[in-house]
Amino acid sequence: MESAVLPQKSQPTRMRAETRRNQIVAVAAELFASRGFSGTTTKEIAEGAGVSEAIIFRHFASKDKLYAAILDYKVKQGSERMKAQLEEAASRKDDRAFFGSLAFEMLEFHSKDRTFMRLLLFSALEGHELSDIFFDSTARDMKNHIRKYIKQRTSDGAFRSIDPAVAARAFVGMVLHQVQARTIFKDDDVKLSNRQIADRFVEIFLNGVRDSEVG
Amino acid sequence: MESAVLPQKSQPTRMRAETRRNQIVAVAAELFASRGFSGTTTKEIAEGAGVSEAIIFRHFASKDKLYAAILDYKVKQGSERMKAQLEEAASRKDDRAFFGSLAFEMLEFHSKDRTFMRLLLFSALEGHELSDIFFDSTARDMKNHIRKYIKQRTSDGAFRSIDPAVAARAFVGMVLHQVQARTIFKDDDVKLSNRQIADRFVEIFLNGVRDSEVG
DNA sequence: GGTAAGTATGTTAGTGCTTACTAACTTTAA
DNA sequence: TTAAAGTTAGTAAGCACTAACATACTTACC
Repeated sequence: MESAVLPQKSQPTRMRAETRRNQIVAVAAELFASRGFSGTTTKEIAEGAGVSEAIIFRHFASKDKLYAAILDYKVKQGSERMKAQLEEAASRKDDRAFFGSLAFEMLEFHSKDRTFMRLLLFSALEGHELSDIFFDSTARDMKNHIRKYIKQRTSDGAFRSIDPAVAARAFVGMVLHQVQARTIFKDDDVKLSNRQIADRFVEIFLNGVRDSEVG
Repeated sequence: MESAVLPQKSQPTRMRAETRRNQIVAVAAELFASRGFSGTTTKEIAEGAGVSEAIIFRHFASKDKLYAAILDYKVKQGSERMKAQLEEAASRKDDRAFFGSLAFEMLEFHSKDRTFMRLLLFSALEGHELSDIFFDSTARDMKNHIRKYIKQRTSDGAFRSIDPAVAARAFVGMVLHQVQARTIFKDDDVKLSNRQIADRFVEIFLNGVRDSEVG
């Protein structure tokens, strides 16, 4: 009789190792992204995943290894996405479509996954050993690709003769600063859609870079 | 005899309260900038200042109050500097000098004080209550000022009719991304001087924004 | 197809260490 | 002499991590 009245203690959901592992990674990624590595406790992660702390350490040898697994996952996710973006952009025929697609895809990606930029910044600031790889996977390929494109268009005579590294940084800077303003600084006073913002950045950039004599 | 041979235990330097307070702020600012709030211990701060931990808590009621004092100091420092930059820029007669001076001064400021950007980012990521004020003091005035300038030049007919908020973000983004690449991501492959970088950004931006029909 | 053995997945209750912070005392300088 | 500026030696709470045990699922065998 009594047991029927007592609040049913919901049994802990028993998961297969791989499923649990993935769940822990997902929960921990959220927490690390919002509080950083040293600001997140293994107890919080365990609570978030609905298991005891000991389970965390059955799946990951240490808190640091768990963090590394997350960065590793994000690196893969990021560089895949990046590759797809670059291919998509390269398939475009004109400058406007090339840069427009790049800017738009970056804005969309970070709109959908707000943890990415936070993890990237936290890991760089906190000096994690994987942070360089993280940054490289996100930025280096894109940077090199853009530079190459700019070089090509410069030798075509379409762009002014400008330092490709500086131009690439200028373009990426516009976009990433917009991402950070929204993701990190909650500064949302540019009310346009990602498509519109991308278009306007591209317009400024292309006019700025194209070969046309302006006083 | 013995005491003459023993290593002279350098007496702890006795400072006036205000001097010590400032020294602690300076030491702690470095540490918070490099490891974040939760990554820095009061023990480390005490060691850095060459005093016992108890001294920290004589000057600051809590670790949090110490952090707040640092952010407060940086906010003042930042907005003073910002004001000076804006005045300097406003005194310039032409667009190139206006934007050039802004970009150059920002690059120079962050070259001299690498802790500023790190503290700004850490406080925003870790969600400190003063972080909004910190961001505002750095960005809002500048943003509004730039927008106003762009609006003016647009109604002069010198600039294309473009959203001032987007244009301001584009310009600031170029500069701040360059700052972050150096300060946070150790990506130093743009080898130019701050003056040169500023000039090139301004060239891209002004060409991008000026009223000239380009296909 | 039922069941016992074995294994995978979970919990509890700790460990020693570090943390922010404090009380009680000592030294220096005006 | 007295107040300011320092120290030492703690405190309770929180940290990452672990050993020892409990429970559920899978498989092997009759």
